[in-house]
Amino acid sequence: MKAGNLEAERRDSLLKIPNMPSEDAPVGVSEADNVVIRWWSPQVGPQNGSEIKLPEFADHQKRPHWEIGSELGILDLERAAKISGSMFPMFRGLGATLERALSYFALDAHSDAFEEIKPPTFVRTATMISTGHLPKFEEDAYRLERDDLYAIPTAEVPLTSLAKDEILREEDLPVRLTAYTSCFRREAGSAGRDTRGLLRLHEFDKVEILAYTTPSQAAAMHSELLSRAENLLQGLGLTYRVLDLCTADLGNSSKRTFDLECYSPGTGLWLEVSSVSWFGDYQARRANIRFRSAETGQIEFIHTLNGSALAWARIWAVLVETYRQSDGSVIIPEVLRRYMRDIDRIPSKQASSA
RNA sequence: GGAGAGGUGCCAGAGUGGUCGAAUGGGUCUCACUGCUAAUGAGUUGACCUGGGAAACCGGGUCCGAGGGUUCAAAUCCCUCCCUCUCCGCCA
Repeated sequence: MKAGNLEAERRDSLLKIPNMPSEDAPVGVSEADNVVIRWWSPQVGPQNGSEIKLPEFADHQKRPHWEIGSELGILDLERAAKISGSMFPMFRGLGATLERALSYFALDAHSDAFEEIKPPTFVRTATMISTGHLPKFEEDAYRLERDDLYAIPTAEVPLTSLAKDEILREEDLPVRLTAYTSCFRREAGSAGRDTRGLLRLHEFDKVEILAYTTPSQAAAMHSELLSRAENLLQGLGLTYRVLDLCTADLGNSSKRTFDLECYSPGTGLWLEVSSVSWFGDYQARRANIRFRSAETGQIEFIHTLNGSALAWARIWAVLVETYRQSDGSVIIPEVLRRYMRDIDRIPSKQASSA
């Protein structure tokens, strides 16, 4: 074997080594060992601990979103499948407006401290490597072979590489970035399991919040990102819980991750709608992002953190179930109405045609 | 990605080579009956293309997920693809 091949192989192997979990992350052997650290519902507000008392949901809320969607003409999965295949969604009418409103709502909510970015959707191999999405998860990414570009699985990918190979000034940290993008995931091997409706998709929209920090700023930033995501859920009035991911369930690149899961009354499932992670310097090393210490003049790697705030397809699903009325119409949460021409509800078919 | 089950009219659901554009039930519409509603009884009811007709209507063709094939003959058999459902695995 040639030395060059060996070198490439060695590099490939090294790139596949995952990050070291934080000492604070709970130790576990499967996702069952994730720890519910708190939860929230509009009825009782914030609650610590893992003993969740679900709110009472009425029968008219216990209808799965895919049925509500076709009933109201706001979700057309059948035609989406015709156009692009299964697991690609298509929103219509007020359903599309609602989906858009969610992004506007989130971007505005973060505009106090985050720079809004509209990054490219297709990225180079090196960009995918920086965040840890390659080489290990090659199978899960959509790739344009002819141009050697990948469709981004999350805005984390372009946003992390925004400062690739740069040396930042400590006084400019933390840097806060937010972006609204479509996300593309092949979901290789996921056919047939929990894939109904909008539960798992090849394409969905998401607003991401991301930060570059010094190592000492990281912990506070992790809390900030988490509480921003939580604030959105509270504003939308959705019941959710916060999971501290155990070492077995932690992503490849992450040192510590909190997942936010919304309760879907129509399916009885908790749906992951946000993942807020601290990567330490794992991604910064791969992307070569450093900062010069103001005090010592030393150059160090930054830390990266990010979180979804939030992933819309699943939020959309939980919203239409949660806010469905007995007459079949769906109330629009107060905070979204200004982004929806002040429309306060999606009318039931009977009402609109009467 | 693996294994299995399916895709038939507005809906549900039979049909596994000719008698099937297609049983049956529900719904629809019409009529009858009935203070109203409901219930009941009788009847009615697929889509698209096309010829004739002012129209009511009368005729021809195509369509049982899509596309090919076998056959004198296909909803029924074979092949490819798509979609749906269940279970397992996967989920950065």
